[in-house]
Amino acid sequence: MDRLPRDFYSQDTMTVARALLGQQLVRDLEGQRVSGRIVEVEAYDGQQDQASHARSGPTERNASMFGPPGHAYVYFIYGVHYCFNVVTEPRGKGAAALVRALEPVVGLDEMRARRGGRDGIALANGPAKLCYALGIDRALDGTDLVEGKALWIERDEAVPDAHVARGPRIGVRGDEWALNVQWRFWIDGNAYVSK
DNA sequence: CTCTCGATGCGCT
DNA sequence: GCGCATCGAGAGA
Repeated sequence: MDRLPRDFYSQDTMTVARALLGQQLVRDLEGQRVSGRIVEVEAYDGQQDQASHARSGPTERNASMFGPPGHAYVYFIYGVHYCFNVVTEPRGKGAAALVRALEPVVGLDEMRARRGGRDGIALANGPAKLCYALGIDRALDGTDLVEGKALWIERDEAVPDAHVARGPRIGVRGDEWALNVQWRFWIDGNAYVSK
């Protein structure tokens, strides 16, 4: 399958978030493919978005958010977990889409091993869970998803509008607008969406 | 089933 | 020092 090109990621963040549904996130682990279809995504729209890590401008932690589109932004949270985003829009915007859940496709044994023997929907139905399943950590922050060899996204089956649901983002803080805006997208009825 | 809480690094105020 | 774009274990119903 073909990788999503740079132009895909440079579109506005909501368009990218919506269009990522159904596409396949692929990790190369020492030559072994581990991948899953993206079933849930959230949009974080730059410095004006009070729920975004970009709200206070560029810092050491969020630097890759302000870099060119089509790269990974991986952050460490609660002293325990990693979460994976794709950087969107032109350099300097500070926008990204958080991948929140995957439907495992290839490398199920590897995912089970990395998830401590957990299986089925528990493998990757949350933003930190999918990072454990695919072996994503801060070493992959800033990785190029278009040209890189460790992590990329392939075009898979498109999801029709009729199967896309949307709602407020999960677990965020911020002003009323940030709390209420419907920037979480998921595949309606898909069992692998986070709880 | 639902609810609460501990883990625990580190950027930001 | 505070609080975080989370997860999973444990308690109670």
